[in-house]
Amino acid sequence: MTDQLPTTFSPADIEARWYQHWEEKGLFRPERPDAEPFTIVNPPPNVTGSLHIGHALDNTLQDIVVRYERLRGKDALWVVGTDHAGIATQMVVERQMEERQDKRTNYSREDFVDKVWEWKHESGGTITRQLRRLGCSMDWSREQFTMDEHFTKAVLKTFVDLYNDGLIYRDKRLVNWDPKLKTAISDLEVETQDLKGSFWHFKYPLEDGVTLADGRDYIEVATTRPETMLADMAVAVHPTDERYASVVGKHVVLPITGRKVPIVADEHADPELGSGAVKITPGHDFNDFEVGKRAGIAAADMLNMLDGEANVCQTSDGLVPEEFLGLHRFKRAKEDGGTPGARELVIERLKEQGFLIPHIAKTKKGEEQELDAEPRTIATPFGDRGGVVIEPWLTDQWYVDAEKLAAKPIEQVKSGEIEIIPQSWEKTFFNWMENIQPWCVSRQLWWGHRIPAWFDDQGEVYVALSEEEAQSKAGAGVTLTQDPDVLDTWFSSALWPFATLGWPNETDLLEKHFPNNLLISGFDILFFWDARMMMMGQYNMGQAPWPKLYLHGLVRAADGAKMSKSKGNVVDPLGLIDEFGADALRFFMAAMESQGRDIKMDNERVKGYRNFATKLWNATRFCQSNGIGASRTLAAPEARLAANQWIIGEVQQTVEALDAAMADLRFDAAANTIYQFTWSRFCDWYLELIKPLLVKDDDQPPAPPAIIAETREVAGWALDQILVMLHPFMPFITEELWAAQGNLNGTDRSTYPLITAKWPNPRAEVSKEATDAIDWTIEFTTNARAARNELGIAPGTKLRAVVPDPSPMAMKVFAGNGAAAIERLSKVGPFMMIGEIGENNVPGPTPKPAMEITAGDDVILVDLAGVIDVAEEKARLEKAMAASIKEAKTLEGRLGNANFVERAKPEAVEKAKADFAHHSAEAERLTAALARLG
RNA sequence: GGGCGUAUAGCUCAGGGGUAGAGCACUGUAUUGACAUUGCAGGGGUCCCAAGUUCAAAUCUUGGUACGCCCA
Repeated sequence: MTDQLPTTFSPADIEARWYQHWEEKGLFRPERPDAEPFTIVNPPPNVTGSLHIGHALDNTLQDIVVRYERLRGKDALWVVGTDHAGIATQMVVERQMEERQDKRTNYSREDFVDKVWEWKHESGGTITRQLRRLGCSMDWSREQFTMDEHFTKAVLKTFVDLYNDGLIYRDKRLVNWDPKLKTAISDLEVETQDLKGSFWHFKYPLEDGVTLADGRDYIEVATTRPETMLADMAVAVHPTDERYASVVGKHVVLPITGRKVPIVADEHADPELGSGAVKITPGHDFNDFEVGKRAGIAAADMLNMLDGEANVCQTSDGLVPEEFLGLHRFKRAKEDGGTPGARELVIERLKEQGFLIPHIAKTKKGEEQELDAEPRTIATPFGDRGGVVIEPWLTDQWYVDAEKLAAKPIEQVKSGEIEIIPQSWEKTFFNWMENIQPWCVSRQLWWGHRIPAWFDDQGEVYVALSEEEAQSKAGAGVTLTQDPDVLDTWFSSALWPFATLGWPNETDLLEKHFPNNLLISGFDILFFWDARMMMMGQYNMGQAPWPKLYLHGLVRAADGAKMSKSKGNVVDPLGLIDEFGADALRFFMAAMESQGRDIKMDNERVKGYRNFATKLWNATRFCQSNGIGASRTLAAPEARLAANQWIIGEVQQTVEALDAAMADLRFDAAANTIYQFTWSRFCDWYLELIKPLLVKDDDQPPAPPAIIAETREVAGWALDQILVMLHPFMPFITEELWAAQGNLNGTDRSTYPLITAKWPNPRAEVSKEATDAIDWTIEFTTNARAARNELGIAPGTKLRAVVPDPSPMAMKVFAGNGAAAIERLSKVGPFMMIGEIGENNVPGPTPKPAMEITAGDDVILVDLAGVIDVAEEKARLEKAMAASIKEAKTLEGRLGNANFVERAKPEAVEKAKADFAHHSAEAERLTAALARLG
């Protein structure tokens, strides 16, 4: 801790020091056994991850809330930990192996998993270090990991319970298969992209001499995936389609494979699309799977023509010609050294055999042109991790009956038991939850929670918490093999709000901190995580995991584009912290976070908040050099001086506004409130108002010692209130200044650090007279400065003034210590108060030429003799007069409207009348002033 | 195809039935005195368009346009 503040604020010099101090002293979670709990859980970042700008936003918002609640005295707990992130982590370790010409399959499963653990211990701490740099006040003493022993216990119990309740089941159906990662993934992990593709038309010859009504001996089908015809099992037409009515129930013989397949009637076939007939590949298309089932084909009998890497393999009926086996599903020859993919070869063979119907297109010149296929935009599914096209693939997987689990959360959001902020997300939430599909939770990976299911030789499954238990279910002597698959990462993170607190054990922590109070997350994980926590919270705990869900947007690049590594427009939050300080970055995030909108990155704005920190630093230095140190009371000190009373009142209003903003989770409003107060009120006015009392000025008599003492006390108190209120947003600089203020006047703050200080509670009575006096002073000063600027009067020129008919307010301002402040701020003075001066002490004549400055009800005449050309002052007055006349006319028109006077709210009419009176009087006054100038 | 969001100053954004605000940028000006990472002052807006409701619409309603996102 420094004795004297350095002249410039350097964030890097204080951040690490304070963070370490807080963490070492256990200040992120001081013991408060009797305090009201406040709990949030951090969305566990991937253990492989590093801090990106979205984390910075998400965690800043959470830290603001947690620090705020901690300052308000609550037993604030911010649960932190990391997610094992099955696919991502396994990919990272495999990639490193590849760099060493090594691969996963060179190891046994156990050895590979050991290697991942090793990697986790060595490199898994990056993101947690980075969260510390951001200043996040999480409870690191209880850092969690989704594969910790106790967490794993929670995962297994949940699986087994869901299974026993019939909410998890094994099913053979099409899944989204990632041929690169060779695992199933859930619907949510599939991202659809529009790609340019083609639409091919084929002839499928009719069997047994059957023809269509128009005599054709074939059915035309169209497809965007010609290669799948190798596993076609039917052709579907719409039941009401007259063109095909005669052939429903008949067969076609497929080209290439020679497979004989039925023509079925099914509503899936769209008569408007293409020929109205569609080829059906139940094993490789989600719609066709349903058509196939309706046509009576059991899942187990559906033909599969692709292996796990999506290369062609033999179908169970053995009809795929040799030359296709092993081919890539759709890679093109020129991309692969001359080997055609299955798609290309299918087209080639169909064309050779006359089964391809060319597409007739017109060239730009209007000439007809024959193409193999019709160009088309195709919505293509990609795996979000592997980045390759997803293949619908027929496998056995574990599914969670999400529809049943979703029922209660839907109700809870509808009833308001769970509030989603901003509310506009509710519709999206309902739309997804009400149409939710079974959740595929098994993954063909090695890293993750192994599924607690064992199979015997007959394929019978035993789900149990342990192998022993499974064995006892199966009976002694039965050989059991555990399911090799692991669970979807999101299955375990869905348990985060309670498994991190000890569940399934009944711990005190769980008792006290579940349900949590709030969840803050990006909207991008609303379905992945938030919704699933609701389901699992309800299932395991019988209630919602939190009553409030706050969803924030994305941080976008400066041009509004989504940040992505591939675009190279990613902004590194650590770089911003290095450049501007963590406090500035945090304040930026808060100030930009308005509900329901994404944040565009703006380095200039971050810089602006760095400047704000510097401003506060320098204001504190000013206080220190004038003997203003730490306050010793939470309540506002007794104050007599108007400026002191005024700032106390301003603090009070600021706390109220801040509390209101925080209650509504309006981070932008909260940040702006404290920003404006600190800079525009405290620095720009209050410190300037009290300067004459503190700084020696030969022209002014020194202020009474009692007033000086009071001022020091109030100023120190007000600064402390700023530090407390600003602390959630800018924890580092505020803690540094808090300590420095304590050091200055020997207030021991080592046992009362800012992070666990008390939230302001001024409870002060402020006289309206005092605040009015300061408002008067500010108004006069502002008007005088504007007039001086407009007339081009040199800033240093001091101007004598006369107040011909001072109001009681003016009398009060000048009778107190206001005169010195006004003279200093406006460079106007000394003032002659004519009303105050007796007959025998008449000052000189009213100054001429004079400029008229108003404040409240007063008109002050400022002597311009020898200072300025009269014409310029006339121009100024004329401009002001024109403005007043315009305003008055508008108001006069409104007041002349009978409808307005009769129907408008009385307050509106009153206000219009008052404004009209004011502006007409002003216009009159200015007319008179112009006349006086001649 | 369905849903959602956004449109306000040059830029990034608040606000909101009674003629508009912030930060940055811009212009003028000030430098021994907390701070030039500063002070003071100033210019700058048909609040996307149209219709409706209303005494009054930038604000509410409806329709449109543009951009963005999500789902199918």
